[in-house]
Amino acid sequence: MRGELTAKGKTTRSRIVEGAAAVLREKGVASATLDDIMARTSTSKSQLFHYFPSGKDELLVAVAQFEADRVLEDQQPYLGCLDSWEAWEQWRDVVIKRYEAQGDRCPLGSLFLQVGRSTPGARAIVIELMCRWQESLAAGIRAMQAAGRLPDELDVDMRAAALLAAIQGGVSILLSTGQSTHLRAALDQGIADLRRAGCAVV
Amino acid sequence: MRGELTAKGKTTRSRIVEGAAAVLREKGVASATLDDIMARTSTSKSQLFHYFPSGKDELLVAVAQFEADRVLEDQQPYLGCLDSWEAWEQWRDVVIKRYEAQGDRCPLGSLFLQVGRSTPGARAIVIELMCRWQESLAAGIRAMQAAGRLPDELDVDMRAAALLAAIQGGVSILLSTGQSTHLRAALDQGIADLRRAGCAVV
DNA sequence: AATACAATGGACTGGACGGTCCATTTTTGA
DNA sequence: TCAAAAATGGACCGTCCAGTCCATTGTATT
Repeated sequence: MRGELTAKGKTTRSRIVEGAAAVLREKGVASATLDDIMARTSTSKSQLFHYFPSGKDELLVAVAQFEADRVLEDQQPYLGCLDSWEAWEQWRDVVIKRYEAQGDRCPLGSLFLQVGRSTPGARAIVIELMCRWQESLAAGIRAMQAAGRLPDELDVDMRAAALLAAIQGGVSILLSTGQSTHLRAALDQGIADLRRAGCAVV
Repeated sequence: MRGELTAKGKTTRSRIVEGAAAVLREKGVASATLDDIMARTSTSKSQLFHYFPSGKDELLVAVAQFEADRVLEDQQPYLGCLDSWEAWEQWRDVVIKRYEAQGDRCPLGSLFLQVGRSTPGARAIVIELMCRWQESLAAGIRAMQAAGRLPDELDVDMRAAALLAAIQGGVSILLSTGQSTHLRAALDQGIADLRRAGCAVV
């Protein structure tokens, strides 16, 4: 199956994944049906099962991977060069903008509650996303250390982990309440605490 | 309907809610059926619709309220008396313990992705929970101010919001990856930053 | 005791939806 | 050019499951 995809086949497959992602964002995972996806992507049911032989769950996992890849891409190029406090602020703005635009739709979150424990590979997608995200933040902190703006004895990984958690929490509160105040607080306070760690004598 | 519940009726109703909560925790919202709940609570389908006339969603909302009430209860009495750094540490331990025990089951999170936007009252439950939680944290910070352990010029609400976001994020990462390291980092770093805010000259 | 109403039991239904199957068309590669 | 394999179309099926309906049992109140 996997190596034998024609060029035409590949485009159809990705059309399905992208269309499915759109449908899931609009209708939510729970209420999106294969028929919705067929309608959106102009495909037939046999095509769906041709490209995703083990059915809906396999398609959902593919969509999850697709969405996961977008999360970090959307934060570039800012996330990739956190080497000055101005860069950190710009990145902050992009994150807030992205998630405020997304509103109360969480493609990844809902996907994993649906597919989550049933499909083994699903969790791996989230774990990899979190690792890459945290590593980017850690790289930013190290860049600030290298620039002499942060002390070397900082526990970089722990700070990155805490910051990532704060962002995730801000997003999840945004998802469930519709308000971005917590995301803003998390980012502003997180960056402020990071800066403060530079001068504190503790 | 609502005032006309016999004593017997009330006990049956709460038996349904509690049993349904247990079923949802075990099987997940997506795959839990009314038949599962009937089996667990030794009730018939007519009883379910007798006590929750508008059907499954109404029952799910009731379960959500039930679970939401438990969230803060489980953190007591520690959350209620954050008046020393030792108290903060004890509260930290309880939160970690609770969520590590809960593992990757999130009764509330999944409930809202299921019922969320369809039911109007659902979101209100989460919002109220978040408000009460944040207010408890804010009260703790103010208590520390009153005790002279934190400066008065602290932005209490923002700190409480950021801390709440960090916790939520730690929990949601725990849910999706199965690891509690981020929750621990969020709490430890959050409390440490709070303490540091006491001596920083910024 | 009688009546009214709440509580319970359980059969039945209607539709939604994932998945299967086979026929047909298109592309590939020798 | 011509088979072999991939891509597509779409009818069909089986099951699951929320919700309905009516009959029966229990329980207050007068």
